[in-house]
Amino acid sequence: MSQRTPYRTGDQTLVREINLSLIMNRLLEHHSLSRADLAEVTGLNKSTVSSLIQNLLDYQIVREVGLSSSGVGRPSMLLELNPEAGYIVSCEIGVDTILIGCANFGAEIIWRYREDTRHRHGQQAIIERVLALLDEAIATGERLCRTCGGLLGIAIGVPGLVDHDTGTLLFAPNLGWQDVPLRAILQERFENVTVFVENEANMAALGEYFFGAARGCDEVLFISAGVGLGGALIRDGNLLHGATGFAGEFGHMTMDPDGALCNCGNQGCWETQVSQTALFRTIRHAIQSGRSSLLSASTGGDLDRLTVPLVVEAARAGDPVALYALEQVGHDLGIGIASLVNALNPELIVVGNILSLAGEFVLPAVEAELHRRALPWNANGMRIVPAQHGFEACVMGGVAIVYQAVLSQPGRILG
Amino acid sequence: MSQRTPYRTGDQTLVREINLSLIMNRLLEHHSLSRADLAEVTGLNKSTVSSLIQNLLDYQIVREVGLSSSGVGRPSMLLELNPEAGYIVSCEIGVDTILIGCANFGAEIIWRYREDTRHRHGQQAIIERVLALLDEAIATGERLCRTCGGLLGIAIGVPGLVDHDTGTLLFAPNLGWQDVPLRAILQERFENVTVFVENEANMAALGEYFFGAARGCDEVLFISAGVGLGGALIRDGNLLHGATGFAGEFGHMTMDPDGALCNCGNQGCWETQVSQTALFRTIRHAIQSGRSSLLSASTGGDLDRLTVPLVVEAARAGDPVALYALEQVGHDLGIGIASLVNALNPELIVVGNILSLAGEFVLPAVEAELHRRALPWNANGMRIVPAQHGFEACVMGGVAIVYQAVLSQPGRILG
DNA sequence: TATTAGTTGGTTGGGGCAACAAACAAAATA
DNA sequence: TATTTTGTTTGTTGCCCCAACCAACTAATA
Repeated sequence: MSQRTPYRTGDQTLVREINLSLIMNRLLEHHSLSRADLAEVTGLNKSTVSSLIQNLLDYQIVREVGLSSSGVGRPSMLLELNPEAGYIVSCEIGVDTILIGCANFGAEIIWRYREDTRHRHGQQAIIERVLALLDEAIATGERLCRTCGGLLGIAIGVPGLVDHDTGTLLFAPNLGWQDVPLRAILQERFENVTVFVENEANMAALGEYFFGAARGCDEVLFISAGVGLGGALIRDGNLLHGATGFAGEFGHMTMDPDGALCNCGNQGCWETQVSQTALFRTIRHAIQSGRSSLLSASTGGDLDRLTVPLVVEAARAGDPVALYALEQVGHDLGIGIASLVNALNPELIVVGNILSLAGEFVLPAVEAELHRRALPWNANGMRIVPAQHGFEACVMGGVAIVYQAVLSQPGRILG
Repeated sequence: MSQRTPYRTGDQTLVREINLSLIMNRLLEHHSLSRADLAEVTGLNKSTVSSLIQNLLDYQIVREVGLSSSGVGRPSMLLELNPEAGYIVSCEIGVDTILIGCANFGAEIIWRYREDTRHRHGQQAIIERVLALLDEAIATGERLCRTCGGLLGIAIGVPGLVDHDTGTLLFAPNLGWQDVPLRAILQERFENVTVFVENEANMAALGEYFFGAARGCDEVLFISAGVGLGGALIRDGNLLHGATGFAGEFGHMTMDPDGALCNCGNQGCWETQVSQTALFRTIRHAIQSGRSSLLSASTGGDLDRLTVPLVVEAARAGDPVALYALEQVGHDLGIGIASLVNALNPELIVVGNILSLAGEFVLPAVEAELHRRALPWNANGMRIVPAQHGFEACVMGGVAIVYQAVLSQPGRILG
C-alpha cells in the first residue's frame, strides 16, 4: 500500500464545485437567467442558488444586469457571466498563418489578428513572432477587461500531435516541426498563467461545441480539412483524448491499402484523398489532361497559386472541373464519414476549415455516400453541418478550452 | 422555464454514493483489503472508511474474512465483497447457441449451460427456450446464494443493434431478427428485477474490463470476430454508446468501397473480410482452386462442416491453406485496427471470440500491419491481447453490467 | 516470565461545510 | 388589500475531516 491515490473522493468541496459548474454552464447556455430560473433549471434549492450566486458576485464572475418583469409578481434580477471577469488569449499556429485573438469572459473576440507566415523561415522565427503577438494580445486584454481574474489562460492550437503531460508538440508533419516544448517556452515567458497546448482540430471542435454549431450536442464528430485532415470527438462536453492524447487522427485512417504515400509514412491515408492538397491535385490533373476550366484563367495559368476560395468561386460559376473535384472530395469524405458514423454513432457532424467554406458543393456527395453505406439506425437523425466559426473555429476553441477549465473548476479562480 | 432538470446536482447523497462506489471498486480490484488499506488507497479518512464499511457490513454486501498480520502492530481485519450478497444471471443469445450462466457476487460462475440452437426454428422457439433456461438459472441462484440482494439483475447479450431506452433488439442481421422487445418480454416474466439488454460485443468488452484481460485499463478497444465482426470501446470503465447506443459497429466500416456485398446492404464492410464467414470462404476458394489441405480430410470432404477449432488444429499441424487463410484474416484485421488506433488511440486492444482462439496465427500479421500503418505515437506502448474469457466473455460481461450498476449506485441496494 | 515501549488498526466525538426546507420579506399586479 | 412571484433568513440534516483515544500485537528489557 504505497501508491498515492489517483481517485477523486467525494467531499463538500466537490459538491460545491459541481453546483458552481452547473450554474455557470447554465448561464453560458441561456446567456441570462434569474436566481429563480436557475433553481428551476438546475434542480437546486433556491437558497443554494442564492448562496452560490453570492459567491460568484463577490468575485465579479457573474453580474446583475437588470430587472425583468414577467407579468404578475416580484420582478426578477437577471444574471449573466460578467464579460469583464477576465480575458483569454488564444492563438493558432497554422501551416502558413498565425491567427490570434483576445476574448473577454463573454466569449466575444475583442481583438484579432492574422498574419501570413510564408515569408518567415524556421521554427525559431515563427515562435518568436507568436510570443510578440501574445504580448500584444495581453496588453489589449489588460486594457479592456481585468475585473478579477485578469488573464485567465493562454491557449495555443497546433496542427500536430501534442503530448498533454508536457505540452510538447511531438510531430507536425505539415509544419515540419518535431518535439517542440511549446508549453515550457510559453510558461517561461508568461509565469503564473495557465497555458494550454492542444491539437488544432481538437480545439476547433471545442470551439464549435461551446460557441458554435455543436452547442448542446452530447456526441459530436468534428472533421476539419485544410492542408491535412484532422478531427475530434466530443462526448458530453469533453474531448476524446485516448490513452496518450492522440485520438482523433482520422486523417491517417487507411482508406486504400495500396493508395498514395502520405506524409506520415503510411499508404492510402484518408488525408491523401480529402484535403486541400488532394483537391488541388485533382484539379491539376484534370486541367493537365486537357479539360478546360475557369481556374486556368483565375490563377493566371499558374496552378501553384490555387486557393480554396478560388475553387469555390469557380464552382459557383458552374466550372465543371471545380465541381468535379469538389464532388470527388465529397465522395471520399462520405465513405470515411460513413465508417466513423458506424463506429462512433455521433449525433452531429461538424465539418470545418475548407469544408465549411465549400460545404454547399461537398456535402451533397457526402450525404449520398453516407446513406448508401452507414447503418440506417446510425445515420438517421444525424445531421452534418459546416462549422459556424469557419476558419476561426480553432481560435474560438482556445477560448473554449480556457472556459472549460474555469467552468469545470470555478473554485480555482474563486481562490 | 418548464423543462424538468436532467442534471445531477451535487449533494451529500452524491458524495456518499461516490465514496461507496470507490470503496467497492477497490475491493473488487484487490479482492481483499483492510479498512486501513482502503483509507490509504482511496485517500479517504480512516473514520469515513469505517463508517462506509459499517454500512456495507450491515447489508452484508461486504464481509470480514479474518485477520492478517503484517509483522509489527495490530493485525488488520481483511474485508471482501461478500460472494453471497446476491446472484446475477447472464445469457448470450448467439447466432447458433445459447450460453447462460449464474454468478455469485464474487463473480464466480456457479452454474453454466450451453446449448446448440441450430435445430430450433424461429425466434419464438428460441426466446421460449431462453426463458426456461433463465428459470433454471434463477432456481440455482436462489439455492446457492441469497443473503441480502437475491437476484441482482438479468443480462442478455445479443448480436445486433439494441435500443437502450426500451431494451429492444432492433436489427440482428446474422440472427435474422428485427424489432424484438426483449426487455419488455423478460420484464413481464421477471418482475421487480432489473433486466439489461446489450449488444454482445459491448457486453464481452465489459466482461474483459471487469474480470479479464482489460482489468485496470482506461482506454480499451475490443474487437470480436464470430459469424460477424463486432466491437466496443471502453473509456474509464464505461462503454462508448454514441448518440443512440449503436457505437462500436466497427464491422460495418467500409474497407473496400467496391468490395463484396455485406448483410447490412453496404459493400466492402470490414466484416466481409474479417469474420468466421470470410475465413471459411478463403479456405473454400483455396481448396476449390486445387490447393491441398488437411481440412479436406478433417471435414470429411464437406467444407460446409468447417469449424474454427478445426482450422486452428490444421494450422498447428502446419497446413498451408489454414495458415494462409488465418494470415489473410490477420492482414485485413491489421489494416482496420491500424485505422482505429489512429482514430481512437487505445491503450489496449482485446480480440475476442474466434480471434482469441486463433490468436497465435492471426496476431503476428496484425502487429505487422499495425506498425506499418499506424502513427508510431499511437501504436507504441499499445498491446494486443486475446480475450481472457474467450467464448465466455459475453456471459462474463452480463455479470459485469449488473456489477457496474450495483457498484456505481450502491445506494440502490442499500435501500 | 513479566513489563514496558513502540507500532499499526480501528473507533469516538467534535467541528465545519454545503444543501435543504420552511418561514419570511420584498416588490410587483389586480 | 389580496395575490403572486422573487429572493433571503434561519435552523436542520448529512457527510467528511481531524485529533484524540482505545485495541491488539511485536520486540526489547529486566
